[in-house]
Amino acid sequence: MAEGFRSKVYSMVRRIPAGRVLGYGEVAVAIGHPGAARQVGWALAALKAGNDVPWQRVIRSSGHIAFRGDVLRAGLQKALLQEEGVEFQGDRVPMERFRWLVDLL
DNA sequence: ATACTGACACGGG
DNA sequence: CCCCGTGCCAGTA
Repeated sequence: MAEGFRSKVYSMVRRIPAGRVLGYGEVAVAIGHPGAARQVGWALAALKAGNDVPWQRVIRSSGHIAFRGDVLRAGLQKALLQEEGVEFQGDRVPMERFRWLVDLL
């Protein structure tokens, strides 16, 4: 059977090394679904506790943490990223420095 | 099959 | 900087 959209998202996100981040749209392009940024977010939202997917490494293209209204999860995501060495300038991550350069693989 | 719903992106105002 | 509309498309009801 064909591999589901979610599986592609998960295997791609699992490849993002600690201390690096990627935008939702970038993940979409990487798995061959340009423009499907929202679906990437949807796939990550469907994750359950105990998974091995480093969801915190996927943020907005602007460098801001996702979760428009969920302050708790946003705080958790920021904390997890900082533990991995990702720095913040106020509320956003300087993508120029922490973006995972997929092209160089 | 139609009608929402979204952890988004981007251009305008 | 913020707010808004539009495009996007998998999954769900």
